[in-house]
Amino acid sequence: MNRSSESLQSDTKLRIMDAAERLFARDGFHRTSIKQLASEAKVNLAAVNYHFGSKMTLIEKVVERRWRPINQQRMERLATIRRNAALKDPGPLARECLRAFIEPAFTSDMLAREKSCFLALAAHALSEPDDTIRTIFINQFKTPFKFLSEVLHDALPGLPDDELFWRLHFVVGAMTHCMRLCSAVFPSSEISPPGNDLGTVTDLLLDFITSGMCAPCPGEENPSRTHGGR
Amino acid sequence: MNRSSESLQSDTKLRIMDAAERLFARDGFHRTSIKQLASEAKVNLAAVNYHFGSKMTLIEKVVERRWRPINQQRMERLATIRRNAALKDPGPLARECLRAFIEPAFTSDMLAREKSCFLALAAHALSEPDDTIRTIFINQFKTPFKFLSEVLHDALPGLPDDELFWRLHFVVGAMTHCMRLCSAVFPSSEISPPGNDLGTVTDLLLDFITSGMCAPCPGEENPSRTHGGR
DNA sequence: GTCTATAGATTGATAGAC
DNA sequence: GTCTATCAATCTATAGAC
Repeated sequence: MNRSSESLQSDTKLRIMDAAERLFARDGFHRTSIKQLASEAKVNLAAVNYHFGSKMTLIEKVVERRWRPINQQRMERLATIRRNAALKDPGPLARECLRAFIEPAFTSDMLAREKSCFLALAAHALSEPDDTIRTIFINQFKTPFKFLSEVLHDALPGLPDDELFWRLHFVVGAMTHCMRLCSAVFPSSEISPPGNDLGTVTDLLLDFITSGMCAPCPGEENPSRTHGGR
Repeated sequence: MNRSSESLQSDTKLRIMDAAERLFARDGFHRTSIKQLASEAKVNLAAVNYHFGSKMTLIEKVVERRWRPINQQRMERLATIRRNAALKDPGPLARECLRAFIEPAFTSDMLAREKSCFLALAAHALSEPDDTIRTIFINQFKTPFKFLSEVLHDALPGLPDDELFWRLHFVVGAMTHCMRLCSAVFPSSEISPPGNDLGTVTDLLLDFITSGMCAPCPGEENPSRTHGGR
């Protein structure tokens, strides 16, 4: 009766996923043992393998749980932008696209240490040497990234494809490092000093990558793009 | 007689360091075992601990060997730029500073799989969850980074300190991710297709981060900085 | 300095009682 | 579904012969 939104997940399964997310974010995937994980989640050692089959499957489920709503928001916001794109100038339009991609991931929910710490976890996963783990992560990242690439391709018509490719990856790099830093600088969901909270940093990141994205190209004399447009 | 430039290092010690660099770059630090490492270097298992004492010391030595000449070049080039700074406009000056910081690390030597693969190793180390390893790495990175920060502070007088702080970290993020990507895209020292070699990518990276670094600030109406200036 | 052998700890995963 | 007990593999590091 009224199990509310925890839906069908058993309590142990949820506790395992929460603990996993916390420990993976703090220590990385390989340095977190199942023993440690079971202890943190206050479940039996064998429960982890009973519910998830293997450590790798657990990693996959933990990542998927957070990616799904973030990516859904990204796709919706990008689709809206594309529908209304005709009226806009290139610079402000690019900024809107990038904001639609970044903001859904940079919420205080993704930082709260007792809750998710997904920012730290995502940052680790993207630079994980282990192909298996990195691939799990990137596969979930792919669709909205490709969509962003398409919308930006239309928004910045003067930009050659290979330059767009590399610049998008510079965006990913700046964003990822910012995730790592944010999870270290804003360790919990406490209220931060004004002018140094997550929203402000997101704006600074957007200033930076919008300007980088709209930078003039080598062979271009008078770029139609203008950056800024906050 | 005439051992040339290998100087005082014994042959085994060198072979261990070379193999370590290669394997650390490919698989990360924790997933590379000493056994695997000794086999790759064609030395006895016990030789690693005999020559380096512990795995952590080996990591430190491997990293230090590559950082030292890179950082020396960075410091020299930045010092030269600062001496001649008075005559320059902000935009081109910022680009020169960033180039002085980035170029010494992005050479084909740092990519050659049979030789160093330092780009991949550096990218792993900077996002390593293990504090001990990350600290080893960052400590060597600190001095030239601080110097860059000072020179850029003078070059971009309108930019508030905390914005400079975050933008510099976006630069590090973009650079790091670019290192990761370059070591995957240009796997060996073979000649790359024209327009897609390391030098071109470095230029694209410079376009991006220079523009990001010189982006207008929120409260600023007419920024004195101009980007570009290649 | 180089080797073999091994200690001592920890890992992911499973078997089988309840 | 939950527990205890344990397997087989792996790891770093060291002891001691040569």
